[in-house]
Amino acid sequence: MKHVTIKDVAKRLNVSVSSVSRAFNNKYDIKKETKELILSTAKEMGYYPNPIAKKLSQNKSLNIGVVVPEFINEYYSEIVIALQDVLISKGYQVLVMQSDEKPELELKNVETLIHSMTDGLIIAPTVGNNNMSYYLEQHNAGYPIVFLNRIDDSVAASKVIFNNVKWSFFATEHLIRQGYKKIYHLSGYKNLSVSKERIEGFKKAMFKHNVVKENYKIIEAGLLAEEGMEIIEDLIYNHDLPDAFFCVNDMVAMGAMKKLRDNGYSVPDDIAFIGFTETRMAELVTPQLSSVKQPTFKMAKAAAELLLKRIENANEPIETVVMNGELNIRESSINKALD
Amino acid sequence: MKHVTIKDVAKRLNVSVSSVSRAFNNKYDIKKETKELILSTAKEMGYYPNPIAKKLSQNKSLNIGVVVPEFINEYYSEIVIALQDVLISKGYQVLVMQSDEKPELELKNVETLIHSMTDGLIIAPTVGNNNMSYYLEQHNAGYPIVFLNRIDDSVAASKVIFNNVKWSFFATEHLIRQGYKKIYHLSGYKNLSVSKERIEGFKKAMFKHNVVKENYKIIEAGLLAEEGMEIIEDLIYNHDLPDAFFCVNDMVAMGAMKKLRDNGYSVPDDIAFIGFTETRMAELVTPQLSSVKQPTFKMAKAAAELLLKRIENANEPIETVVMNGELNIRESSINKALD
DNA sequence: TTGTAGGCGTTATCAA
DNA sequence: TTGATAACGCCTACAA
Repeated sequence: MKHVTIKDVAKRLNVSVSSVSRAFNNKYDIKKETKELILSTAKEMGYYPNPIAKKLSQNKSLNIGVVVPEFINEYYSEIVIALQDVLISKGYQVLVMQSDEKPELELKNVETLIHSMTDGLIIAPTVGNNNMSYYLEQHNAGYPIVFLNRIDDSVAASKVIFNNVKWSFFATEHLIRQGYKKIYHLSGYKNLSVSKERIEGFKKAMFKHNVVKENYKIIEAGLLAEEGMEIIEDLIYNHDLPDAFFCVNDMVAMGAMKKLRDNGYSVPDDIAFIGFTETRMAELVTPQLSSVKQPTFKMAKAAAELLLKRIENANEPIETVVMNGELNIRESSINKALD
Repeated sequence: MKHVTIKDVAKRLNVSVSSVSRAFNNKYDIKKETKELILSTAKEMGYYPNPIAKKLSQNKSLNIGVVVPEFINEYYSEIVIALQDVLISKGYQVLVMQSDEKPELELKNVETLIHSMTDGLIIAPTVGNNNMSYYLEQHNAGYPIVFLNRIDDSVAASKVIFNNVKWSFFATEHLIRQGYKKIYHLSGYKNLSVSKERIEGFKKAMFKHNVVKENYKIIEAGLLAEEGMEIIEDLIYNHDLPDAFFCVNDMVAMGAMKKLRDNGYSVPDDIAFIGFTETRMAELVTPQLSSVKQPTFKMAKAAAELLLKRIENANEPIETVVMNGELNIRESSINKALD
């Protein structure tokens, strides 16, 4: 597996390495015939420019790093796919690393990618991490970073976020309008910004519609189906079930629904449900789960574009893009008594 | 964002670049105090060895490419996570690219990775691709490649595969033993090797238990929930429903179950189900879905190890690792009439 | 134990 | 339009 190099091609044709380089880089200062000759024999010899060397000599890598907290759930898989889509089309290669929701691993990933001469980074931070100051330090030193999700509004960097407050408000209000009187929110880990925001939206809806304190509750569940199941167990044990649940995500909702079904409750007749960050499974469970759909592709595209802007011009002003979603009402939150 | 280089550190301390290099590479031919001094001031100056340069000068990248057909489904996400786990611990960086089930994109990905001086590749091929000859050409030229799944037994390269025939035989036999008389197999795309193998296992069980032709059927569905749903629609329309379905994967099973439920059928009372390549959702749907669990982590680990062997020694004989799984029986395939 | 110098495969600058 | 040569940042003989 010997790499054919630019020198081999040059020697074979008795031209200089610069000519070969020029031929491959579409420079104008080369005769057409020479170029074609070079290109064809290079191909014949199996020569490909070595990107590593290119990176070194140009001091840029055409690599972009992407760090996500996980990609077991569809959400970040889709984000990564969409990012690749955009960035590949611009000639970049995408290095994906996942942090398994561990802040320390995330930090290591980010360091690895920065020191690998990636031209920039898109980071979707893990829960409760203290790495932000390091990231911002890099950012302020001129290293292009764009953040995605789970990030505080106050961070002075370009970021793409979903309008969690607004859409959890809508989701909750939908439940209220369906006539459900007692509504609980199964929230995510409370140190997570998206959790806080979804809680905020939930509360806003409660206030707007003057729901009294006895008729709503916020319970910290988490992000996994199992965590939804556990909460339901407790609630059943305590005879403390509401008319409807608004859940921080579809997994928690599906876990909770499962546990209720197993205990003889019917959704939505006994208890209604709405999830968040719609998954493909939402349409496959019975009853189908209402949810808030996030514009995954658009968000990724926006992040990619913000990053490319910063790569091209380090002085580009920072920008925050706030995305909106879509409320998909399905069986799980339709109150038949309403008609 | 100026990179601090080895030279800067050397100059600052009035030592040679080689000393700095040695200090960072844990060579023994350097005095302990010098080393410590170098390391500490390097840290203070914010120096990190530039991996690109390292790669170039050592002619190896410590990068390993991973090409998967998709990572929307949990299966490949888990594979990638497990691969990362193993490879990172050995000092490699993992570049993940996904082919979106498109053979042309897969080829492009593989080329990109090979020309990026990755030290080797783990490929989980897409459906129906003609790229195999190119891959084998590279492989035979000495470039380390290990294949994962969806690959013919005849391919002369190291590979890790799941024993689909055996476990689809077991899954099918389980249905027979539960007393189901008429059993249909919803298969994957037929040009896919895993589909063929699962069909083969299904047939074997039928033959062994002398099930007559009228009592079984193989229907090409695909790999998506929607495809499972479509088939069920047809079958309902044609009044051609069996006692039980063995499905090529959980998504098809869940789609099919959904459609049946929507049409008033009960699982497993009217029709039983067993899936394949167990997903987390198997336990969350009602009824819980029986399935065959693949040892994702072990498979990835095996693939990583085969690759590392080949990287260390190009003459390492090729090896095929065949993995076994686990039959997880749940509500969807339990015949209550049996007791 | 340390330093010097050449090389890894490119691109870029300057001359020719 | 071409060629020679110095970078890019590191590693590694080989010499000291």
